[in-house]
Amino acid sequence: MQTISNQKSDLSKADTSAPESHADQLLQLESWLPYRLFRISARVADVLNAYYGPKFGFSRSAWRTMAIIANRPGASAKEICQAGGLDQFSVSRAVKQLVELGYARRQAGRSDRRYAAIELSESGWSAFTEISDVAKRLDADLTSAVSEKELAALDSILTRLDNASAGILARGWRGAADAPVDPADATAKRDGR
Amino acid sequence: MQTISNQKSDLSKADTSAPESHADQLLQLESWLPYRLFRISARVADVLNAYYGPKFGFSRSAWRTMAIIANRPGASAKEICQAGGLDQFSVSRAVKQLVELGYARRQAGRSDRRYAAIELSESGWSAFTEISDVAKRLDADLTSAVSEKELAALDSILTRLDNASAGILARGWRGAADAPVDPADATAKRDGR
DNA sequence: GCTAATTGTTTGCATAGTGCAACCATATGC
DNA sequence: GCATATGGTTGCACTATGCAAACAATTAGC
Repeated sequence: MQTISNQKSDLSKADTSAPESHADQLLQLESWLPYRLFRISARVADVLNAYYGPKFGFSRSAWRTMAIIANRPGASAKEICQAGGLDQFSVSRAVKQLVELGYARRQAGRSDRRYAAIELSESGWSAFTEISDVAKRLDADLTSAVSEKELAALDSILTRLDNASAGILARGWRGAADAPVDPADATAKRDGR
Repeated sequence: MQTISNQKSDLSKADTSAPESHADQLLQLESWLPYRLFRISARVADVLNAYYGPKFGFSRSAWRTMAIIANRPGASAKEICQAGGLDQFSVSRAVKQLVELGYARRQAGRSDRRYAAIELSESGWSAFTEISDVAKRLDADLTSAVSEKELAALDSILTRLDNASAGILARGWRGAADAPVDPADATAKRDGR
């Protein structure tokens, strides 16, 4: 392929070669777990999006929203937010899109009319069924090279990773910058050189 | 939490209840493997982004690009594209951003001056080192509830999933809409066996 | 009842990211 | 030289996102 002979032959300035500071080893994106997970999911999501996008005319957020209300008919926007990890605005816009396209209906809640109960229309259900059918096939395709037993193990691991990631998100980067891995560098972050 | 069994409690309109068409069971977003992977990676990526974004002033694409050229000093834009699954435009803009911020340098290749060999500057290395340090801690944090042995299994599984996802991407949704899952699909999904 | 605070949701706007066509620059083949 | 291919960039339209502010319905205080 690309024979790119551009090694750093002519651009070796002797100091652009390595961090040197305190790296045991360079972080490699390709082997960084979150990135690996990202790649797999992004590819599949792209493919699924290429299916429902042109065919039904809605966005990723709308699809996520649709999938959520399919499992929780009559959910309010707020519930959708929490269930799908989406923010209020995305959900509001996604619902708007779905309603405009005729895939969903909004009904003011009976007891509290601030809540909008959202549900799929018939064409919404039919779209959802179609899309989720493709989604299932993609899933089957994805996992075809993995045994049942491994899938069970994966399930268990992912559950824990999911929990851990929730914790990470809650703590923010400070949570990771302080505590683990290396206790030695609280204040003296001044790697002045 | 309610186990959503598609009970359309009080807003029943009698026909908004279920797809019925050919669903063995509703697709549940939360248990759909790609979505589970997405959630974990998105959370971690968000946290990391919240670190480097404000602190160094560059975008996600720029971080990805930086991580790639850190491991491939002097790579051309094209190589970065392939290595990072980014498109030409993102990379071009990301490099521009990194160069403008002083984290990277561009040098025309000597044999073929169409190629731009990209490398990190000293401040680029220092930024990268800092960020990857946080990334590593996030990773450690993420996997803290998973044993070494399980991690090895995960690694193996993810490798296969990654390959499968590449195949899925290459084939597109048509590849999934036709073939797999169940030879006796759609119309007659035999319940017994 | 009337007003103020609260909660759920929407909208306008500014900004950031993405996709695409057209473009510039360099290299190669005739 | 001229045509063509390749690497890379840029302008532009479009989409997505974040945030303030608005709106609407409800509840609390008086």
